[in-house]
Amino acid sequence: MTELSERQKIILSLVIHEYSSTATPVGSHALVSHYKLDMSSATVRNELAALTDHGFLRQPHTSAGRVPTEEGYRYFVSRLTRASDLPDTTRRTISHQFYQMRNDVEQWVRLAASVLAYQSRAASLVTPPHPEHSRLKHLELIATRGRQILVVLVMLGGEVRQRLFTLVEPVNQEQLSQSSERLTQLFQGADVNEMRARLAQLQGLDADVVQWVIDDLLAADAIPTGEVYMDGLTNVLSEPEFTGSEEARKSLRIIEERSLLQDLVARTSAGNTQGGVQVLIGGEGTWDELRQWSLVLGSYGMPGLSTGTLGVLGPMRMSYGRAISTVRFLSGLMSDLMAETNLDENSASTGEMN
Amino acid sequence: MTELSERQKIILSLVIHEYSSTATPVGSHALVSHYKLDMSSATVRNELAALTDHGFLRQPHTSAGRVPTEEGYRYFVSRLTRASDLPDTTRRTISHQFYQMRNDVEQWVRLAASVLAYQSRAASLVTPPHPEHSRLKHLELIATRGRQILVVLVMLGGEVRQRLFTLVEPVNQEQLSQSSERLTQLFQGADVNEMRARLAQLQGLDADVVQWVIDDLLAADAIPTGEVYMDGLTNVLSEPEFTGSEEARKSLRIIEERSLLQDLVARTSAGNTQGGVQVLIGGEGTWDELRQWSLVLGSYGMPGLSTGTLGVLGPMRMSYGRAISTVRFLSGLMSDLMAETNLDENSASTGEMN
DNA sequence: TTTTAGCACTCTAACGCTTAGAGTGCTAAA
DNA sequence: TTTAGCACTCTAAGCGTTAGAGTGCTAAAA
Repeated sequence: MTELSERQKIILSLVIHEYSSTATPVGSHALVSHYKLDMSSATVRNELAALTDHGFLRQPHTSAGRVPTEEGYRYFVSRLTRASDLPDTTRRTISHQFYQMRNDVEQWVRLAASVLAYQSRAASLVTPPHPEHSRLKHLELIATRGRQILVVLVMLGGEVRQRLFTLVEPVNQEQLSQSSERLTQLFQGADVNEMRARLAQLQGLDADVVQWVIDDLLAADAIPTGEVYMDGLTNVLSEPEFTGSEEARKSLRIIEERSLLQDLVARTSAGNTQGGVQVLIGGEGTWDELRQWSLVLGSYGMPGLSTGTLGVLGPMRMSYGRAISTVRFLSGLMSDLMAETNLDENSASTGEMN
Repeated sequence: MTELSERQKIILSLVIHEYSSTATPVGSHALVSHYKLDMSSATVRNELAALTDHGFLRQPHTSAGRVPTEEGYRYFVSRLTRASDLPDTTRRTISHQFYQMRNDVEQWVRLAASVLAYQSRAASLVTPPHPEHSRLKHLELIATRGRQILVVLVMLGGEVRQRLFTLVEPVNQEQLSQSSERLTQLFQGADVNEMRARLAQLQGLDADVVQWVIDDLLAADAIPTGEVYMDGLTNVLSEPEFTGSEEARKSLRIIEERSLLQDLVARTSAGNTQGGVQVLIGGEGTWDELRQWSLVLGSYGMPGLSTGTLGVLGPMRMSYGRAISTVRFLSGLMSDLMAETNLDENSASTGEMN
C-alpha cells in the first residue's frame, strides 16, 4: 500500500468526516470553506485527484465531488482513526446501568444492545454468551406435576438451560433428587463427548434423561447463537442511503436472516482490527448483502468458557471512532461483569436486599 | 349502518379483493373484465358511486378508480368475510411441526411467529404466555458455585423463571434442598400477595430468598409481556405502500417500540371480532402510527392461568380471510398444546426418546 | 517546484411543458 | 333498469431546457 503525504491523510480524513455527516459527494470548495483550510480549492483538487488515483476516493460522475471508497475507509480505519475512549461521565453512567441489573445475563445483553444503538446512532446486535465447549457444572431434576419434570443444566460458563420433559411414568421428588446428585457427580466437568462416553454406566430413567441432555447440548452447540438482540434499527433506516424501498428491504433481510449474522460472527477474524475490535467494511467482498454496510464487532465473556458477540451495524459512512470505542468499552465491561459473577473469590457483589 | 344490496356487497368484495392484490385504485372496466361480470362497466360505475356515497370507497382523485376506505374494510370484515378454515393438509403439516418440538414453549412461540408470517404473507408477532395472576407451583434452590445459587420458579401456568442469586455466605446443597422443600410447601398455590402475607413466618436465608422471589414476580407481573417474537418483516416492507423511506421507517417504529404493541395487546377488546379473533383496521382512530396498517389479533393459552397473544400485522389491504383463519387455527392449536402439557390426566404425550 | 487564479467543460437535478390514457359522470337510448 | 356514447378530468410519463456545482487543465504567481 502506497504511503500518503501528511496533507493527503488530513484531506482523506476530512472527506470521510464530511461525507459521514452530509452523505453527499464532497467537493474541493466545500472542504476549504467548511474546514477553513489554509490552501486554495485548486490545491485541494490536486490532492483529491491523487487520492482518487490511489483508489481511496471515487467520483459518482465526472462533475461531482468525491466519495470515499471501501479502500478509503479501510485505510482510514486502520491508520487514521485513533479510537478515543468514551468520556468518563458516559462510561460511569453506562457502568451504573449495568450494575443496576446485577447478575441477570439476559438483561445485560438487552441493555448492551440498547446502549450500543444509542451511542453509535446505528443498529446494534448482541448475542448472549455462548459456551465455547459446554461443560456441565450442575444438573438438577425437579418434579413439577404428574409425569412432568424440569431439567435444569448449569454450565461452567454460568449459562443455564432448562426444559420440561415428560416421563413415561410418574416419579417423586425423592427419586429425582437422588438422580440429580448421581448424575451431577458422574458428569461434572464433562463436555458432550465425554458425557456420551460415560453414558454406558447408566440405565433406566437416568439413561433417558441423560440421552436427552446430550441431545440438547449437541443442538445448542451446533447452533452458534440462539437469539440475537438488536436495537436501533430505525436509526439506520432513516439514513439517506436507505431511502429507496429496495435498499430498506435488503437491509431488513440482513437482520431477519440470522444465518448471515451467525456466519459473520463465526468469521470475525476477517477484516480490519482496532484494539481487539473487528471492523468489516462493505461486506469485504464476501457478503454481497452488506455492500453498503459496515460492521464493527467485538466479543465479550470468558475466553475458552463462554463468549458472546456484540456489534454495530451501520451505513459504510458511519462514525467508526464512536462505534469502535463504544464496542470496546462494552466488551470490556461485560467481560468484567461476567468474570465477577463467576469467581469464588468475588468479594464485590452480594445478594442482600434493600 | 345502511344496508347494501346484494350486488353492492359483491362489488365491494371484488374491489377489496382486486385492490388487495394490485394495490392500485380499481376502475369499473377492470372489475368487469377481470371478474367477467354479467353487466356493463356503466352499471358497475353506478354501484361504485353508491358505495362511495356510503363511505365504503373513495377516489384518490376525480379520474381515478376506487380504493376501499377503513369503513369499507370494516364492513367487509364484519359481514362479508366468511373466514374459511385452512386446508386440511396445511393444518396437519402445521400441527406436525408443533408436535415435533414437544413441550418447549419458547420454540412453540417462535414457530408460531414463523408459520403466521408465512401463511399470512405479512409480519407476525407472538408473545410468550404470560401468567395472568402468577401462582407458585414449585420452587427449587440449586447450589452452583461458592455463594451463588440458582433459584428456579415453576409457575402454575407451566412458565419457568430462573435467576442467579449471590448469597452473603456459602451454603451447601443439603441446606438448600431443605429450604426448597420448606418454601415450596409454604407457598404452593400462592400468588404474590399471599406470599407477602406468609412471609412473616420466615427468617434468615429463606426470608432473603423469598423477598427476592416476590420482587421478581412483581416485576414480571407489572410488565405485561417481555419478548415479542416477530417474523416476516420483509414481507411487509416489500409492499408498495411502504415504498417511501418515510413509511418504511414509521413501520419499523411500530415494531421497535414495544410499548405500542403492549398497549394494543392489552386493549384487544377494541375493534372488530371474527370468531374470537380481533381485527383492528387502520389504527381505529386511536393509534396514529397504524393508520396504514391492520392488525389481526388472537390469544392462546389457558384463560385465567396463562395466556399469550398472537397476531398478524400487515397493510390495510391485507388478506383478512387468510390472516383470520390462520390466527384462529394457531390460537386453538397452541391452547390445546398448552392444556395437554399441563394436565395430569394427559395420556397423549410421552417423553420417550427414539 | 509548488500553489493558485481563471476558464472551458461536463453532468445532474430540477423545472416546466406536453401528451397519452385511464377513468369518471352524465345523458339519452334500449 | 341497464347500457352505449361522449365530454371531461387528472395523473404519470416523457422530453427539452437550464442553473449550478464541480471538475481538470493551463498559465501565471510565489
